[in-house]
Amino acid sequence: MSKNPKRPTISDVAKLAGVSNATVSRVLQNPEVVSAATRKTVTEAVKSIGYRANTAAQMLRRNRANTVLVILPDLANTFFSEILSGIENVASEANLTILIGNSNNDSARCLSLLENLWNGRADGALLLNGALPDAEDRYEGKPIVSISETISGFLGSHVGTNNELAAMDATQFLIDMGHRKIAHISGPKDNILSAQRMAGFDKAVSRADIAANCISIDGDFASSTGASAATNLMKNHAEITAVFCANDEMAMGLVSELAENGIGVPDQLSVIGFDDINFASIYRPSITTIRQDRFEMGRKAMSLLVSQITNEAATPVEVYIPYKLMERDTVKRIT
Amino acid sequence: MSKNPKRPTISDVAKLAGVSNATVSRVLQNPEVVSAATRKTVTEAVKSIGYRANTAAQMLRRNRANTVLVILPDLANTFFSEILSGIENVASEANLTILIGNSNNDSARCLSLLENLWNGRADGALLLNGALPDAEDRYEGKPIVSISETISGFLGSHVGTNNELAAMDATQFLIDMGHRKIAHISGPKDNILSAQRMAGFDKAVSRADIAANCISIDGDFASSTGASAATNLMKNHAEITAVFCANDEMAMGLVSELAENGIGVPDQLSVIGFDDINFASIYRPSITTIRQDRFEMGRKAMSLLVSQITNEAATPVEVYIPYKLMERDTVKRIT
DNA sequence: GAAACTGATGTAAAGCTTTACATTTAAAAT
DNA sequence: ATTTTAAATGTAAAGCTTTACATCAGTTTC
Repeated sequence: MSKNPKRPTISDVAKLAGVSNATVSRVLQNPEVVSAATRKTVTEAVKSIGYRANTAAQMLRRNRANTVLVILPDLANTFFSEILSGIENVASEANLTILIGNSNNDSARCLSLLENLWNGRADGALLLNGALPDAEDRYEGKPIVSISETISGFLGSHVGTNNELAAMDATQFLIDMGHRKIAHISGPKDNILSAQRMAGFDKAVSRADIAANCISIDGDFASSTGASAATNLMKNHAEITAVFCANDEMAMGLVSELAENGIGVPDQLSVIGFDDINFASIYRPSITTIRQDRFEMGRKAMSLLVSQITNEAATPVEVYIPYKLMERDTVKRIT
Repeated sequence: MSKNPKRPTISDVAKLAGVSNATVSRVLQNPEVVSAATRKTVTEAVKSIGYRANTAAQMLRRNRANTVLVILPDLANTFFSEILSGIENVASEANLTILIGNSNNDSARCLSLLENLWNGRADGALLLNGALPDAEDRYEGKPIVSISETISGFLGSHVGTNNELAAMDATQFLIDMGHRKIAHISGPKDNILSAQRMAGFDKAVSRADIAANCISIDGDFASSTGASAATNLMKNHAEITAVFCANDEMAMGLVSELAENGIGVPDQLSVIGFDDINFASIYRPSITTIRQDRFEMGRKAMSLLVSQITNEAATPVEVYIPYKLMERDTVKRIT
C-alpha cells in the first residue's frame, strides 16, 4: 500500500556519507582519484541505502547510452538468433546493453527502429536485415555495421561470409565428386545472398565448362520450395545428379520430398546446402553444407561497432568470416 | 571532418516557431490541446530542423523508460527466440523498446541484467530462464512476469503451458493408441519443466494401471541423449513399444539413432515429443508432438507485463496458453 | 619561511524535457 | 458593459548526474 518511499539519489548518499555529490560520483566512476578512507565511507553509504545511479540522468549528462540497436528481420529464425547470441556475448563483456527490433522486412518499422539512433537511446546499430532506408544520406556520422546481408548504397562496415566464393566451393565440391549435371535451387530473387550464391554457382560451372548441362530453379529459402523443386526435378530433369541448394532448409525439403518418392539421397542424387543451421547435422541423412560461423559473425560485428563508437575516426571495413565445407551424408562420389 | 553541429533541442524548435518550449512539448505529446495553427507551425519547425526529442531527458523527467527487459538463457535456441518474437510483436504495437540479455543460466549475469530494473533503464522484466536470484525479497514492487519456466519462490505472474496436463495428454494418446509398455525420456533433473512433464507421464501411466510396465530414462533435452536412449532401449528394453520424449530434440535424436540401427519409426516403435519446434514437422518421419504456441506465449506475457506496468495495482495471475497435440508420423496404433 | 606544487574535495552549472501553475486573450453569460 | 468561463500559451522548477573550476590543506623546494 505504501507508495515507494522515493528512490535514493546521489545526494542521499552524499548526505549520509558526509561528502559532496561530486565525491560520491567520483567514487562510483573514478575510484582511484579519491582517498581510501572516503572511498570506504561512501561505498558503505551506497550499500546501506541501496543506491543505484539513475541511468537516464547519466545518459543525459554524458550524452551516451551505452546501448546498441540491433535490427533483424526475423527473431524466430535461428540463423539470426545465433548471430544475435554472438552480439550479446561481446556486448555483455563490454558492458553494453542491446536494444532489439524485429523489422519484418518492413521499411517503415525499420525506420522507426532507427529513430533510436537519433533520440539518443542507442549509440550505434547492427543491421541484419539487408536494408537501410535512404542508405545514402542521413547516416553520415552514425556508427552502423551491417551483418550477413550487404546493403546496397550503404558505405559503412560489413561483416559476413564471402557468399560467392563459398557457393563456388560448394559447387566445385560437387564437380570434384564427379558430378557434371548439377542443379541450383536459388533463394528469393531480390535477396542479395541469393544473387551472390547463384553467381558463385554460375562461375563454378562455367569454369568447369559444364554450364550447358546445369540448371537453376527458383526457390525462396523455405523448405517447401525445396520440396517442389524435388517434384520438378523428378518430372523434368531426371539427368541431374547433384543439387546445390542456396540454404539448408531447402535442402531438407528437397531430401524429404525425394525420400517420400523413393529416391534416396545420396545414392540417387547428391545434395549440398548452405548455412549449416542446427538441424543440418541432426537431420537424416545429415546435410553436407557450407558452415557459416554465425556466432563469430555476431561477435566480430559487435567488436567492430564498439570500436567505431569509441574511436571517432574509423574507416569502413569489410570483414569476411571464414566458412567451412561440412562433409556429411548427402553427397556421394560418382564416376 | 566537421564536428556535428550540435543536435537540435526543443528550445531550437521553440525559437524557430516563435513559441515556448512548453508548447513544442505539447504539440509533440498532446497535440489536441494546442491550436491547429500553432500545431502546424511547430510541426513544420520540427521537421525543418530535424528535431528529435532526447530520450534520456524524457526518461529522467517522466521517470519511465518505456522499455522492458527480457532475460533468456539461450538466445540461439529457437524455443526462446520464438517467444521473443511474440514479445517483440506486442512491444512494437505498444511502442515499447525491448532490452535483451542472455543469462546463460548464470545467476551473477542474471543479477547484473536485473540491475536495469533499478537503474531506470527498464520498467519491467520478462524472465524466460526459470531463475530469479533472491526471488523472495527485493522484487516487491517491480513488474515481472515469468514465462514458460516457473520460478520457485517467485510470487509474480506467470505465462506458460500446463506441462503436467500436456504430458498426461501425450502419454494418454500413446495409451489410446494401444500402447501399454511405454518409456519416458526426461529432461535434465533440475529443470522444472522436466519435473512437470515427468509427473504428467507418471500420472497417466498410473491412472491406466500400467506403471509397472513403464520406465523412465534420464535425458537432458539434447538430441544426443535421445540417441543414447535409443541404444539403451534396443539393448535393455526390447519390450517397450512407445516412447514419450520430454522434448522434440530428444525425439529426433532417438528416431535418427533407431533408423541407423534399422528400427523403423513408427512401425517398430512409436515416439511422441514435446514443444513442436520448427523442425518437428520438417523432420522425416515428421514428429508427433505437443505444440506449445510460443509466439502467443510471448504476446500474452508482454501484454500482462504492460498492464502491470501501467495499472499500479495488479494481482499476480497464472496464465496457461492452450497446447495442442499434433498428430504426425511417429505414432502408430497397435493392437 | 615563502613559494610552488600536489592531492582531495567542494561548488555550481549544464544536459533537455515535462508539467504545475500563472497569465493572457477571447468568447459567453448576465 | 461587466463579469465569468474557457482556451491557448508562457514561466519556471524539477528530475539526477557529471565535471570544469575553485578551494583548501598539506608537502616539497629553494
